Amino acid sequence: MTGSASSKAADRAYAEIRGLILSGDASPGTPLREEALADIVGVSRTPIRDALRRLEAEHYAFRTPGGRLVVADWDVDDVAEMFALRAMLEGHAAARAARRITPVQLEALRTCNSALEAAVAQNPPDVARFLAENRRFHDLVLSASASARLVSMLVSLVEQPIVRRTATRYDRADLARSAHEHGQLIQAFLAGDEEWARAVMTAHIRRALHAFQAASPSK
Amino acid sequence: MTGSASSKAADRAYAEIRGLILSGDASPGTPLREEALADIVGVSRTPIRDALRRLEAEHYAFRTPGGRLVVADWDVDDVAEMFALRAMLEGHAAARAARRITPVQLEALRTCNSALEAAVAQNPPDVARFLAENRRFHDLVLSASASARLVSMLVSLVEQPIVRRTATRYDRADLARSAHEHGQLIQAFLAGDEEWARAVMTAHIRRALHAFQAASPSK
DNA sequence: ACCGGCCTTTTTGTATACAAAATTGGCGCG
DNA sequence: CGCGCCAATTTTGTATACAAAAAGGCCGGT
Repeated sequence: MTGSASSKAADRAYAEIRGLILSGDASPGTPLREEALADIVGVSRTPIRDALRRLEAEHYAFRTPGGRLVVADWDVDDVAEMFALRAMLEGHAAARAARRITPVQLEALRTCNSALEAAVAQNPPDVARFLAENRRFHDLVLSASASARLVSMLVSLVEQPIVRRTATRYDRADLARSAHEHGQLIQAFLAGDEEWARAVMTAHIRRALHAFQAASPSK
Repeated sequence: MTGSASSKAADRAYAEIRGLILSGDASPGTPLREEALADIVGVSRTPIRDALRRLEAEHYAFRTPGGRLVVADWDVDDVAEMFALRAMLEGHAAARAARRITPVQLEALRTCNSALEAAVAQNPPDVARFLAENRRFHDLVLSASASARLVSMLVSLVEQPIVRRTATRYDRADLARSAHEHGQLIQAFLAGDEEWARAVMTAHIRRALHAFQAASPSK
């Protein structure tokens, strides 16, 4: 649902390079040289260039004045801005979804959140499962919003290294709160109330921001 | 200020193909074949592919299931969604700018709006000049917001064929209203009032939406 | 020792050749 | 006459070779 898949090699390159960045193997400041990456991925420079352009557009890397690409870094302000944008855009997506969601999509949302609740209920909570279902929940809302522009804008905001790194620190209370908020969103959808849906989603994401900031080693 | 300029040929290709779409020479549904465009622009397929990927990311074109690119069309709902997103994002940009704008940037904004007012005052109003200064004004606000993400998100929203086609229909009253609203925004910046700035910008753009819809041949 | 300019090396940009995939047209069969 | 399938053609994807540009280092001058 994320990338607009063009070809095989370029997609593999994209996924692999993005993985290097998200995992931290390519840390901020690391230059992304085309030939080196071509060797790593096992394809020619052509699909590598494709992948790098996408990553650049999504702000995983930036270009030096001379045209070299380096892995971007994200300071606390960047992360805060990212969350603010996500809150606005996903809030908007939720508002649209409240008017457009189909019974089938609503049911899928329910099923997804049940799975998420199950992951939280385990002892210890299954964080990996939680993250997967959470991601899926948000993707479902996004697709119910039926706006290709929103989807592509949010692609570059949903998964960033710092977020991922701190995701596992959430305690059970945080995870349970998320599940509860998802439930509220489903209620808002059921009522077809755009502004309720927007408010729930905005609050949901802004809470995540502050949970992140609290878990952060400060600035 | 818009594109993150990589090279010469690819940029020319991007500008030229984008021009074809904006001017309507390549109307919605027209397939964008790489070799044909390479002949037109006078470069090889490589920079053409680069340009096409950018245009695809900015939703000027979309990809058929088989991987062919065709010029996108924009129905009234798409345009409304575009304006809604612009209103949100530029509202956010204005809010950020209210906190960050420097005296120098503020002065540039004043100068720009004076030029815009002069264009409106002419008889008949200099619409081309108005559009240029208007664009510059919004770009200045955007750069004062100091958010690379916002800039890149708005690139794909600021200029679309339908908007351009109807832009010249605005009458003097509309143009004067814009100038006035810009003045209000400058006041909000002077006061450093984020929410005032956000509200003015949001209203400014949503008014443009309804001016567009009124001038539109309906659906 | 430091600065500036030049030359070498490295890296990206572009062109072209080739491979894979998809579309189109036609042919045969029901 | 329509439907499905196969092949010919078109179009995109990938690899490689070459050109241009930038970075880094070297040397001489001051």
